Amino acid sequence: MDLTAATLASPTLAGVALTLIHTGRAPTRSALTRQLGVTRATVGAVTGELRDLGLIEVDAGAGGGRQGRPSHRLLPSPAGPVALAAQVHPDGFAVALVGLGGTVVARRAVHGPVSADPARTFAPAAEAAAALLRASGRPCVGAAVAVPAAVTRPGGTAVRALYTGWPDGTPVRDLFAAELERQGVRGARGRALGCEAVNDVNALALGEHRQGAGRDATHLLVVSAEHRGVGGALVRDGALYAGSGGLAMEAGHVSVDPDGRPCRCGNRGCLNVEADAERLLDEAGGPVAADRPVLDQAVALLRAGYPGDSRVRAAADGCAARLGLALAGLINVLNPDRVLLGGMYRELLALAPARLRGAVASHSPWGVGAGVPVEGGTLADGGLIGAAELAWQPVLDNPALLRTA
Amino acid sequence: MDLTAATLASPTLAGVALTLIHTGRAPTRSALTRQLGVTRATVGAVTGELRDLGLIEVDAGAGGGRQGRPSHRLLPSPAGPVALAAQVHPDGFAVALVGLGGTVVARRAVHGPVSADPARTFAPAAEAAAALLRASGRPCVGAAVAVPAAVTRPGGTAVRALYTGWPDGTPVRDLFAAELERQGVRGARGRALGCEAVNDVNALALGEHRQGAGRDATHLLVVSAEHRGVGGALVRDGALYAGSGGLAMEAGHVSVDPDGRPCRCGNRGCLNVEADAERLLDEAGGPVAADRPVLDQAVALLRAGYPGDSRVRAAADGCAARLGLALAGLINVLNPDRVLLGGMYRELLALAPARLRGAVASHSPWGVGAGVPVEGGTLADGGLIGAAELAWQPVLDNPALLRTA
DNA sequence: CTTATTTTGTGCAGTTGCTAAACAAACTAC
DNA sequence: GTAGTTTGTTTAGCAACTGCACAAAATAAG
Repeated sequence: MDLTAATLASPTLAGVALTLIHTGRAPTRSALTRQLGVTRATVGAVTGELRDLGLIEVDAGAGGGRQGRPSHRLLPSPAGPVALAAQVHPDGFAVALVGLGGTVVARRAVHGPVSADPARTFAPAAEAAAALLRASGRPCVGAAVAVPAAVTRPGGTAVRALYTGWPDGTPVRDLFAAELERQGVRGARGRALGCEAVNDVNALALGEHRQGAGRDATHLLVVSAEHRGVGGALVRDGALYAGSGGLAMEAGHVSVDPDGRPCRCGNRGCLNVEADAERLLDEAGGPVAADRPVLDQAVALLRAGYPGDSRVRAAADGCAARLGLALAGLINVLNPDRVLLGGMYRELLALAPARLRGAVASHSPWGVGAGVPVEGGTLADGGLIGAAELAWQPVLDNPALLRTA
Repeated sequence: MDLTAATLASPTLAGVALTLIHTGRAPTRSALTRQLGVTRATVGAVTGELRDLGLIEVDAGAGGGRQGRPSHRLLPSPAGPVALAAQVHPDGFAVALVGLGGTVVARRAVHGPVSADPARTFAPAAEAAAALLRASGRPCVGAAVAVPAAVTRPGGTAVRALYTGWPDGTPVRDLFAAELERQGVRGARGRALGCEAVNDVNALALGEHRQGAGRDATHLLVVSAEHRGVGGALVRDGALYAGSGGLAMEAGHVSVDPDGRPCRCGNRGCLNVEADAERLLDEAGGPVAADRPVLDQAVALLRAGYPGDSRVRAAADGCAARLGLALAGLINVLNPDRVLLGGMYRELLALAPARLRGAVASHSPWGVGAGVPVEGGTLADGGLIGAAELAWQPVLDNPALLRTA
């Protein structure tokens, strides 16, 4: 008796198949057969089930092989279910519906300050999301909200939310779920809707890994300077590295200067204060407008003044040097095979690639950092798509959840 | 059709059961039933198979429940197979046979310098191991060698072997396997023997996680000052975190001082040069004997002079402060739920616990480091036991490998 | 155009890894 | 001694595959 651990919480075969289709790695049935290592008969059963669940369409017409009978194409169903994704940041929020394959079906962004009262923060986002969902007429597999704070796992509470002012322990997941419930949003077949909360850079990393520039990476490191503050994330073997309590990868508090500026975390020289958008604006002497997002102003300043304006150049180069030091340390500890930068750092890399990559290499032991590709993220809505990935996850693990059961 | 991913390379149920028995988490059949979440009938089949494979004995006599029929005890078979573990370091080597449950069946340590010629390095260790195995008369599930170098995965080659002088790319796994082959060591039922190579601190971490003080941790961080140099490791969900190429967790090259001493890696202020045994001896002014392991001398100096001798105290306190800074950074990035220290650091923690823990807390963002237990390892032969865990791993994943097949 | 060759999809029998339920066994509590 | 509790085992049955045979749909060769 050679028992397998089917009873343990491992993804079903249908789930693995759906994930391959979802991430574009199995466009046809024959590709799926090769990737899964099962027989064609089994793949036939699996794809049939996924079709019956309304997730995919099996297009018997077109194929693409060189010889032999062409294989059926596997396409996301145009009327199939969507995930509900939201991203809240200090300067507004965005919501989107994301279908299988990471396609953004509908999207809405709203600018304006977010209520510091946690109870009111998520009401507008949930309202907008519910409106999109009603308009689309498609079923919903789940919801997730990305927030600019560390999010505990399990629990889904926000801690260290410096930029939104939420007190530690704010149950962001439950608050968002409650607002969706109030809006009457239900899951497929009228069931209760699963809901997740996630740190915004973690969401971005998951999105880039599944649908963006991190596809081929087994260990993807992402560091991003978001609206305010800096975050990091690691995707390993297709899933987020969360640490024991969900509080891992606080790249914003990697220290790059023991005698540096004080950070609100109690430390000195954190990346958050040494290489964020505010610091760049401060050093470059750019005018800080109160009514425009700090991130947008920093990006605009870089684009306009680099490398022509000497103050901008000095500020950006210093920023790149400090970011490179932090990246070198993270690469040494985590040994990723790809590094993606987001937010302001993506801009910094685009403008001064040699300087940033040089800083990584020069601060790496044995220069190992030079061997790791450092690139910019490619998704326009990485945070939303990543949040959607999290919402899709239960179905990607076990598509049979969508059955009547 | 609700397909499971049985064909994918996941541990079999028998493997999960064996691992639970092996790590002492399932001493009886009823405990196994609860932990696995399967029926008693299935557990009966599984334990029967493991007994037939000669791995365990099912003791129907004794039990321990409060009420009802007592459950059968599950014990490692006294004549069951063993793993062959070896550890090579700059001052000698050690070999051991380790049975199920992490019991060291036989052990031999030899002091004396290791040959710098990779081709000759492993011959004495393989010879000693083969002798132990012949004397025991037990079958062998596999072999593993722990080395003081980073080990690539896959490939099993050593890189950055500063302390043994092996050139980068030395195929330590294949060299050790070849020496074992030359000694006529075979696997169970005369099959070829599986062989692994692993970094010494990684081995220590795996050992402490499975059989030592890291049992209850989901995310175990280990940092150790070994014979020379400093290493780190992370065990997550029961397996080593290796990074994309096996080169992760180089804790020895975490920088604790951008303007510190130069390290041979090309960086400055690495833990390797700022808080290793040599640095401690140097600062404390202890006499350095050429014929005694540096690690032993440092430990002896600490035990004799702390806190009485002011030079020793100053050196140790400085070392603790720098180690604390490095640990705080690692804790921030990795969010472990337990930290274990090995080698000289274990001694440092035993002598100055408050100082070291205080340094961790004070350098942690929001003082999160204070919430993570920092303790010393408890295994006498952690590296050997951890290497043995790696050698056991294929059988722990799928015990049916031991069948005739 | 016909005929091989290659590749793919499907139906069916068979194997395997479980579960569920019924029963027997071995202990404690009263 | 009897009742209650927990455990091991037997049996039937189902679900998730595999392996094989055969048909279908394309390209390549004659």
